[in-house]
Amino acid sequence: MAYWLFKSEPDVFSFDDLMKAKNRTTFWEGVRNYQARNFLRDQIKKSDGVLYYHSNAEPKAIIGTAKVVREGYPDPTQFDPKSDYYDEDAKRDEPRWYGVDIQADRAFKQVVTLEEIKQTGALAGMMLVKKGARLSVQPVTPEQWRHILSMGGLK
DNA sequence: GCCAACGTTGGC
DNA sequence: GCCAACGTTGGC
Repeated sequence: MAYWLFKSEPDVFSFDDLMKAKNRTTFWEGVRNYQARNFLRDQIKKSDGVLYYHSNAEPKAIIGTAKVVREGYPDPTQFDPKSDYYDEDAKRDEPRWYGVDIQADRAFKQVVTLEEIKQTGALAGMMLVKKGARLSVQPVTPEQWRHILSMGGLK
């Protein structure tokens, strides 16, 4: 059981959108970064916990949690010429990009903002607050997970 | 809207 | 294999 933080721009797909999705579940599509791809393909396992972070938003914050309900499989949008995520170099017998299915779990009672995270010494190690850490899928330690959930009003 | 930081591409 | 140029991310 491991923990992760997924970034999403709420204008594109918000936590609320996930809550409203069928079975509160969606395929996490469109990741086009190799390091993030490796996590999605190789390391993220069913029932792992996900912190759902809104980037490019006001407030920039972790909004709630989700859990992984299906492990990595090829992202179909890489093969779809109509998709924004189309990758003409991806081959069906050798997919380049992967995603997982996540299901919304719990909305925080109060959101945990980037500002608050920066001010919390115990969270200084989070990749999110490291300079230049743009990775949209990042690992979170169990200690960080517990701390964030507590700040969000969940035990 | 700006721009720093980072990742990728491609010429050499 | 180096690295300049370019594109993207995402906070501000």
